[in-house]
Amino acid sequence: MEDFLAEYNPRLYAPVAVTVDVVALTIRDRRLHVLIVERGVEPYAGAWALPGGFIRPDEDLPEAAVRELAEETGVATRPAHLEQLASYGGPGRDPRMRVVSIAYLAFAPDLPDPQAGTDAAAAVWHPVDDVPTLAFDHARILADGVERARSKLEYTPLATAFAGELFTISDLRLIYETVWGTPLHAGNFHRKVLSVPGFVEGTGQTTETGGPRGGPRAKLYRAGDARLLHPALLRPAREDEIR
Amino acid sequence: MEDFLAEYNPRLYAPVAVTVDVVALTIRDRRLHVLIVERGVEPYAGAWALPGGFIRPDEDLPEAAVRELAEETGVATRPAHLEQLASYGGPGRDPRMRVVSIAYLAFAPDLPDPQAGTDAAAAVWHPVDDVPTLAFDHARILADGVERARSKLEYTPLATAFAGELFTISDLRLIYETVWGTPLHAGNFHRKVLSVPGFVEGTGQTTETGGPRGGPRAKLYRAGDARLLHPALLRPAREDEIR
DNA sequence: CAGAGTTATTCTCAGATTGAGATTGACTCA
DNA sequence: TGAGTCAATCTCAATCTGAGAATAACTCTG
Repeated sequence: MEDFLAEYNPRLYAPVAVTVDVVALTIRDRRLHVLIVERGVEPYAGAWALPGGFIRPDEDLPEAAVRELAEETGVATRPAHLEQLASYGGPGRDPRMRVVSIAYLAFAPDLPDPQAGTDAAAAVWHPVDDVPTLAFDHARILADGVERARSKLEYTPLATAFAGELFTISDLRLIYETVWGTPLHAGNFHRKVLSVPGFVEGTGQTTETGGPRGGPRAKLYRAGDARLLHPALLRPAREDEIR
Repeated sequence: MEDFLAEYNPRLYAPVAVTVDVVALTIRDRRLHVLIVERGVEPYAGAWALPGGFIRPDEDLPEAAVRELAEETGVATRPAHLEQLASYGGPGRDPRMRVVSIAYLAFAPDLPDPQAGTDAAAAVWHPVDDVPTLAFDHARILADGVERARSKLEYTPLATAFAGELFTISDLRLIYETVWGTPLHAGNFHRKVLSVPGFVEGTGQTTETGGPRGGPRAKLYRAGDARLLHPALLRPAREDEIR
């Protein structure tokens, strides 16, 4: 509630700044990549960080996320999927003042190399398992984003957001294997994907050629109309994640 | 990122206020209840709302949630479970200024009736399926909280956070049935709960008497050490939630 | 152009999990 | 004392899963 607001004057009260940060993920070269920028201004000038910035007075939160992505990295295409991740607001996470940051998580198909924009000296897709030290608490935010992505693949069809409009079952399997970091049984995966209603939709088309190293042409699918996978496609249990 | 901060002076820039709101859920009388307060101040004075308020300069977000709960409702016991739900920050959600609200979700066992505190004219546990109109966008926040609770019961052992320290399998089943709004097969539920490693832990004790209308004494369990349920305890599929 | 290697797709089969129903026996209340 | 309740366990068929193998359509190399 905003009980105190009637008598609350923000120009006298302790100031709080609100920013939006984006964990944009894609798959390149069989590795999960995150979009990071090199900061051009203090603090942490020269350090790598997630793209993000202040919200504007009249813009909604997801809108701010898309705008920051475009401004700082030149990624102008709306990501295939954008969802709110979490907010980070502990005192002291920014050296100068209280900053509450609302993190968004984006999934995109493999896009062209980004272009550094406002306040960023550089912008690149970088493998998540090898990111340089990130500014602020962005390492934590990235870790939360990756974990969220992993679990989203289990019970939603969002893996398709990493693929182009048309994809093969193997493309999809590669996405799961890359995000989860586990090899999957090709035959069982195939059976499962086709048996979950609304996950993928056949197109009648196939790839033009076989794979680069052989194999038959694969059937092409597009994303289906399901919002949830039922039954879910659970990743192999890892004992240390359960306890 | 906080790129602009070096030159950002919050006393000159568009002011943003940050609040924390809490969706506190419990089970009373076989119905899911949420803790709501009657606002004592403008705006929306006299209307019902979720407990919450401004964050203080030196306090962490979860800390603020616990404090607001205590201040406005007298619920001083730390809820058995507290997690961040989501943030709501669209322009115009508060009539006076830009307010970004970070919502928390709490699960508690059945607690004594709350006591209205600071800025609240009343504080009550109210059935969620029958809440009065709520101030701001709190109806939406509540709906999100209930949905999150439903899905958390599927893959985490958090249903135990609604129970006391010791509980029977039937108590647990009643929690699931209440939160999901679906009757469950008692025998199958029993088998499943005992087969998921780390969900519950036997105590060797039983209830003192049988149920109020008969039946044998039930064995008492306490929460186990699992953080995730594997395999998950999935709720019956609802077609309209999938597509 | 033939043969080796690769891969999409489909089967098989045993083991585990689920859903639905029934049974047993301990307990309550009238 | 008898009827009804309910915890706990079992049965059985249907479904799902994991592992491995078979088939056939392709690629590339020699």
